[in-house]
Amino acid sequence: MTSERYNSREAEPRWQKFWSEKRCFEAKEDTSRPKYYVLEMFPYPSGRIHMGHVRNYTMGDVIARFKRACGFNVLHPMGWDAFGMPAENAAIERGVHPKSWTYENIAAMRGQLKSMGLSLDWSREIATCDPAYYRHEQAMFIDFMQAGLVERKVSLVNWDPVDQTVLANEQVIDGRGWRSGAMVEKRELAQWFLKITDFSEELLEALDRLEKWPEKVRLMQRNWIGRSEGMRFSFVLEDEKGNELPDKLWAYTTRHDTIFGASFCAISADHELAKKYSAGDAGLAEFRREVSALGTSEETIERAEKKGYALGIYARHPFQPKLKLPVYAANFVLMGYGEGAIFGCPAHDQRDLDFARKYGLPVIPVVAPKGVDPASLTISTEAYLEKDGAESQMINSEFLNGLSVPEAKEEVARRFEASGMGKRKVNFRLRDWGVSRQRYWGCPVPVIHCPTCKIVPVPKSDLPVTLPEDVTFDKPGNPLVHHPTWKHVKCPKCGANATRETDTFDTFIDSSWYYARFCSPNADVPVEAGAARYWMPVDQYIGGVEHAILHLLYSRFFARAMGKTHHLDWDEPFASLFTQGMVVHETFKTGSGEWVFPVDATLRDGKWFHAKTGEELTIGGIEKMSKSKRNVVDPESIIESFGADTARWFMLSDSPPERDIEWTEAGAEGAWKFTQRLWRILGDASSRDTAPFTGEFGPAASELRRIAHRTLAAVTDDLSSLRFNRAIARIYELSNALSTALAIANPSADLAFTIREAGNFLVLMFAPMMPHLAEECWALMGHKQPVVETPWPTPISALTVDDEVTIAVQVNGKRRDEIRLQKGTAKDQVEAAVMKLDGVKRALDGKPVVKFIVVPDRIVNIVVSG
RNA sequence: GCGGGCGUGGCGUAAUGGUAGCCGCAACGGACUUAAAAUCCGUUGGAAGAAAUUCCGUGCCGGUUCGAGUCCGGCCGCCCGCACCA
Repeated sequence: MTSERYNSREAEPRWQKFWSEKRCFEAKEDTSRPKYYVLEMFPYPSGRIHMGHVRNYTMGDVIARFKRACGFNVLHPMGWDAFGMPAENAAIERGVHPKSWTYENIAAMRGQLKSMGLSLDWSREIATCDPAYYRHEQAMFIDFMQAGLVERKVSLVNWDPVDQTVLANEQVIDGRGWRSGAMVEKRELAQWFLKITDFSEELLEALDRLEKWPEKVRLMQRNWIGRSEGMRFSFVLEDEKGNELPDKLWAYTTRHDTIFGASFCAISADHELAKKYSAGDAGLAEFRREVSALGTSEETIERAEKKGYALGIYARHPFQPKLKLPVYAANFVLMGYGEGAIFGCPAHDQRDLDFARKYGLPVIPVVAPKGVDPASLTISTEAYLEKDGAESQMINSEFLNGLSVPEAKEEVARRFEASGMGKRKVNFRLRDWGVSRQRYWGCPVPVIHCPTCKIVPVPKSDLPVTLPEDVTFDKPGNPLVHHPTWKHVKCPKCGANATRETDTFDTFIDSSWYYARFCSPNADVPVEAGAARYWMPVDQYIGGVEHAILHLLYSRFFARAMGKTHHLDWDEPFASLFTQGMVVHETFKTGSGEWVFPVDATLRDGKWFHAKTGEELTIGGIEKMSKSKRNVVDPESIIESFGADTARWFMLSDSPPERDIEWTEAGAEGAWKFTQRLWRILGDASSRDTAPFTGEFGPAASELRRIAHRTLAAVTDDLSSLRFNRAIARIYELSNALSTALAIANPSADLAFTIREAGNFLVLMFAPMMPHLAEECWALMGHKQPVVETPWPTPISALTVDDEVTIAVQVNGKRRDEIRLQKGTAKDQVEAAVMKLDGVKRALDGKPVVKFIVVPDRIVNIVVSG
């Protein structure tokens, strides 16, 4: 019997030391055992861990510990996504060097992660900013170049004319640079691209085989890749007087069936024709400037009010040569998709309709539901978008009239191809991956620009190209450009004076192959083939849903690119994916609108007050924890006051893992109380007789045994399918049952045995979630071997099934009674038994039975008339 | 704007198309205590009824089905992503 409280502050570090000294979590290849690779998305070393990390890494740790107990050889590594902008911002704002800032953060966060008691193999730790890591990235990039997977082309960036720097989309706020406040301009820059579009079709098709990925992620990726079947065709252009112009206008459409509904053409403001005509048209030049101020983010472009500028040129309708469609430069046409030019069909596209109404262009309906009088179809402010093209027919469309949408598409395609004006084309929304960044804190692009040899890859023997450390951030722009010596080199080919590429890689490259590096973190090749063959793929990958598209798609691409260059023999890196929800918290605000940290808010008589000023606070929404809203709770302080196990338990209980979880004081306290309760219950259980019992179990013991074995079966199932919240509810149930049994005075031998058995199960079941408490309880119960080395128990199947079932009885779909019957009772016997029930008789009230539905061992539904 | 998701008691939630609300929090009542904390036991979706029991109830409207929280269509609200944040 234990009366003291469980002291997490003393016990947790002790067990962490124990695991570490015994090297419990260091993974070694062992072909005699099945492997299991569990990985959580590695963190950016921002300085301190946040609750989102706690949730993510706790889930991964539960899986790792569970699989380990189930006999798998588990790989569970950790590393740092260590390049990126925040380090440079710290350098600019606080004068710290990005490297020292990053490594200090890593040290701090490593300590915090260790205090969580995660079963990580720290011997495999990697940091992407380490030349030992990024040298392989550079080598692979050179191989990618040779394999034709790299391209250099011009693309548009957000340019801050004051800071003389490229801005990320998130640094553009209402069209202005976040630091300078200057109006942002779009600028063309030669950049490096990885040809992910070479794999569009394959990346799309392979999604069907990712059965253990959430359907929503696969759908999002499908839509992102955006395969469409359409036509690329050209318009003949003419001026106002009808003279044919030398240029042709190429357009892409998936709705060539609506060609007779065309009333204008629109080209992107960045289209070659728009550039050409703006030379002689000040209004157009001004319009292009205006559009350029919107920046490069698709969201702002698509949200902006539809605007256009008439170029004063016309496109001849391909089938009605006398019909002239005015050509506009428009802010809603994206240069990156199709040809950067469209024909507008206002009746059947909302954006086109908005545009047509604004500029007084004709709206001609050309598709109508079958059997509807075309004259009755009028378009006012909403375009008609038919749901099923086969159920619609063409109108006002000359030779297409009466055809369905698919038939019309076919006919137009045939005519275009016959005349040579156009061709069917499969198009993808997916664009090539621009990987150039004009920043310091990233992996240098291993390329040299030579005046005569042009682009020359750095010879592999000269790798890594390391970042110079003596850089300053006092000037705007990229420190690599300003560095006095770094970029000046001899051309490796001809020996002439040349310059290094000063761009660094997008940090998404770093995170596109780290999962493979963990297989052999110290190898002198990117990935050691034998190690990868054993460990790959990642069996369970866990991270935030915000990475559903970019990071996961880039990783899938990178694995293929590495395959093509013989670095990896595995196309799909993540066999199973789980996207966890966010951690949210209430927000507090003062009267003057300042956000208040939860630690500074105190509750009195149902109202919240500022702990220091006493001012009453208003409660805002429950939102994602963020520094700006100050609704953050520091995991370190929670671990200090309640212990890591409590924090871990809270993160897993209540909310399903894929959904957002709200951090509340009360919830944390509840989790803490439960750790203490388990400590008491198991202390009590440990004092019971240990003698094995072989006779007949009495009613109390039988009941507890059934619950214990059934809970074990359910928890095993729930943990296997990542339903942590359900597993926890079951564990509560078992602890309640155990607690009830412990209250029985002078228990008989059968009950004493059962209490110990249930207690053992209980400890082993919560061990993946609260590993320190589990070890402590396990030792208390007299076990010599630690929990980490104890296999997962197996329930006795005879105890997990019932031979009787409760069957609900419905009359006309409403529950009227229930009945206990032997499992597998025959249908006619069920019918007979059910008809005798009082509740059924009352509900039937003598009405004739129309139908008798029996779902074996589940439910009965009697359908009566009247 | 486009793409994706979510919506169930006072709250977090549970429910292979089959008895809606397991488990937890909070609240209330009780035990223990000089007292409080802690702990333990009990009650708790709404309405009617003394009770048995009945009716209503899963954001809103409609559909499929013997049967819908679950499937389908339309709306409303909230959240996430949109290619240089990580």
